Amino acid sequence: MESATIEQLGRHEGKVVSLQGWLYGMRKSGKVAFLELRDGTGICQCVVEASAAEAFENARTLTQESSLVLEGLVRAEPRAIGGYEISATKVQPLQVAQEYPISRKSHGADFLMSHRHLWLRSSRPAAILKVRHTIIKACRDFFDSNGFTLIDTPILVARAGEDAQTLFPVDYFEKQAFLAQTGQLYLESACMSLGKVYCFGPTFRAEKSKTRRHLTEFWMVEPEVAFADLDDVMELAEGMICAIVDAVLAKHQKELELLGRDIETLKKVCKPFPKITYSDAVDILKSEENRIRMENELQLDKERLEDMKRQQEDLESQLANVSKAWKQEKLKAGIRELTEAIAELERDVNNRPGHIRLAAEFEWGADLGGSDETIISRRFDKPVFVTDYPKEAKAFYMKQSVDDPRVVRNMDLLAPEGYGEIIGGSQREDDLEVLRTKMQEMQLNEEDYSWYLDLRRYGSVPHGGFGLGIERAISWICGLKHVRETIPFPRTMGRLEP
RNA sequence: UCCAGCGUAGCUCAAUGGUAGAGCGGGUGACUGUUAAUCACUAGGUUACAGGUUCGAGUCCUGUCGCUGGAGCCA
Repeated sequence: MESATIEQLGRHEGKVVSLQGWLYGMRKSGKVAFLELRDGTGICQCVVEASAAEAFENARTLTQESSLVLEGLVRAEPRAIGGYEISATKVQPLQVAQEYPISRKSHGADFLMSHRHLWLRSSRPAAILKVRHTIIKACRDFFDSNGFTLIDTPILVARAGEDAQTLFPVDYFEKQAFLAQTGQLYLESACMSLGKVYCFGPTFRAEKSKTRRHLTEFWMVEPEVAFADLDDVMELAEGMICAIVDAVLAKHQKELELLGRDIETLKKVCKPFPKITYSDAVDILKSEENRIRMENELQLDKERLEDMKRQQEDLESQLANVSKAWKQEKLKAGIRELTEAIAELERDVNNRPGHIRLAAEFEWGADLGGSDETIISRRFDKPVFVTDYPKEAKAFYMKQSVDDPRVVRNMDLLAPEGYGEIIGGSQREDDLEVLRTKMQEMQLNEEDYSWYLDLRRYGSVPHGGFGLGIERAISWICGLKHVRETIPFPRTMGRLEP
């Protein structure tokens, strides 16, 4: 007998196969039971008729998420999901599950996160994790096929790479160590050996922020290239993002559909991405044209809000016409959902005048805030590069611009649809004296970075790179509201388990 | 860290300061084509915790804890 997977069921049409998996759901009547079997590749309906006495008796004992092996004939059946079903002749339980906590109804975020180890079995998380895998693989394939060497950078480090306030301290024998925030300084060193390198690993930031964009443990891919300027770095970033989006579109239409992702906006992601400087961005923010545009958008959203409220009233009036209790409950749940969406839009609409004012009053020199990024990114339908930020707003290792000493040669890539920054990168300062001066200005201890400064003493070359936050990229590509869904076991300020 | 909201059955939610309830899930039974099947019956509660106000508190007040959303900061 052949064993089959649900994904490949069509190949076995007309044959008797064995399948192993978990019971996703079951409907049974006196003489027939419909088992929905889940095997990690898909879900398929298996019919057990009372004429197959032993199989039928076994099926009746099964509970949600029980593990089992079954055998039966594969046949085409338009009424079944996937187009095929199995007429089971043998049903063998492996373990009959205890009462499973996650029902096929709605649950709250906290409950689901507390049951993340089980929640992973549901179709939505499973779809996201498949897309995550493809995105990670696309990153690796992109670099591997472009002459990059993978360099694993340390996770235990002695010092901050970015901001000292967001380090996780670790007891390292008698010393204090920290969990790495970036592999960049090490990559700079490796790229002086191998030319083009990248690292891919977890990074840790002890930021006390509870938002839909933050994790304390997240994964980052960071390339670093010797003999590269900022334009080269941006071209690389552009190529990588396109490769990722193409890979997901090619492999995961089904998953994106399940997640309710609007695929059309993803299809627009292609080279070249628009590029503006920080100063351009400031001009946009302060322009009269932007103010008018934003007020028009605000007006449209206000109208949308009214529409949603009318829709809500509609639903409420429908309640009276629904007799089935559970259908009423379902309708009520829909109303609650709408109420939540209305509240969210209302908050947004209320915040907007503040954002418009912030933008109009923006002063050159400050870092772009979240609302500013949203304003900029909403003017484009694909990711946009913002370059050349004021040096005070950025890290010490970024190269000072020759044309304008007030700015550094850095770039942020802002994802469209309000997802904000997904990439941060720069050309690095390759001049020893300029770098030392900069470190003094920022009150960094030179001795702590002596090995890093060595790179500027022994054959320094122009070089640069960037970091892509994997979870933010997944969140954008899948159209998710919260990054916590993009990683199997999220670590946030308030969650260390499971 | 700050601001706001919430905490009631396994889950999602109801309940003018006045007898704690529904749907789903669980259990038992009926039913041969179901798609969150349907129908009947049934079990299930220290209303987060600690105080207080009141004849009476799930509801009001104070504190603690937890969660959610937002702000700041960031990938």
